[in-house]
Amino acid sequence: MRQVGDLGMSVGYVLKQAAAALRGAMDDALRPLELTVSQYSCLEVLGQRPGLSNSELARATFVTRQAMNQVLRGLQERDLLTRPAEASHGRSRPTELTDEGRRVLAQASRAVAAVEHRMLAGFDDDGRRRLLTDLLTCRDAFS
Amino acid sequence: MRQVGDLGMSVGYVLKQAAAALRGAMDDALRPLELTVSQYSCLEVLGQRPGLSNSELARATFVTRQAMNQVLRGLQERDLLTRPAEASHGRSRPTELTDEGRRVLAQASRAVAAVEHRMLAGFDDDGRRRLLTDLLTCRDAFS
DNA sequence: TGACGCATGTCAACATCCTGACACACACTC
DNA sequence: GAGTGTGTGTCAGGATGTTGACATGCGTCA
Repeated sequence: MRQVGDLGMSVGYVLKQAAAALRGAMDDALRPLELTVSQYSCLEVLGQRPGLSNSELARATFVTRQAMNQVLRGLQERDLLTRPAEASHGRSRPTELTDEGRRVLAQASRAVAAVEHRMLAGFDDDGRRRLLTDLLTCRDAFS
Repeated sequence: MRQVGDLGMSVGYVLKQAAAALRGAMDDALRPLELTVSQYSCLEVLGQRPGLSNSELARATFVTRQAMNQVLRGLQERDLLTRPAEASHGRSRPTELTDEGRRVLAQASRAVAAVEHRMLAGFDDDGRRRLLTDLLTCRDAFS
């Protein structure tokens, strides 16, 4: 393959389209909760791995630590998470969800699960597992 | 499934990661040509479907027509494409690649094809077809 | 003919994310 | 102890994308 052929047959192009469609649907699902996709991603990671610092959260969600810093401020402003005023060791300040944060996360997680469920409605269990491993293969091809 | 479970097992999460990794690799591949991914997408679509208007290009690449307008200006500034100064019918102005535009597109298309090839190195022909149809299924689940 | 809907191009304000830069805290080495 | 390297948090500027708004051109229909 010397050039990109028919765009409709390009895996990369369709991958981008699928991701864009998913992101749009997530935006719609999260709008009633006043959450952006970035904010939701932050909450979800934090729910599963409490105590992560700003930089660690940034790496987990594929953004820079500057961008994650902005997200954390917004969420802290709304009392969805807490950070100690000063670090106990080094400069990193471990972040924790508040009770309100866990409540909002539970709602958001349900909304996002519904979106994902809709996206995967055309697959059986084997198909979903296959798609997941295929996507992991694609992702890991670049590292 | 009531909530998003383990993020590492979430198809949506991994889809986002794969798309982000692809975009990063495309950025790297296109940087020597002084092209952004948005600009490349515009050129590629235009190469396959000459004469598309600003709004049509925007829809094809999943951005707003305002954003595409900016992209077109940049590309027109570099004489990679041409637009008639005024519309012959309605307000839409059909866009065409210049010879230089076709030349740059050919280079960019080769670079992007190499990236896609790297992403799909772990798949055989059947696997690629399967992944493509799976991604189309995901994309079309939202329309 | 005139009113209305609809698509298009464009301007402005705003949000988000990035790159570049700097200061601080710790670990390691000489 | 001083120098160096790495990781972290934060500020500033710029690039890119979005929503909101407006004017223009065309088609439809009463």
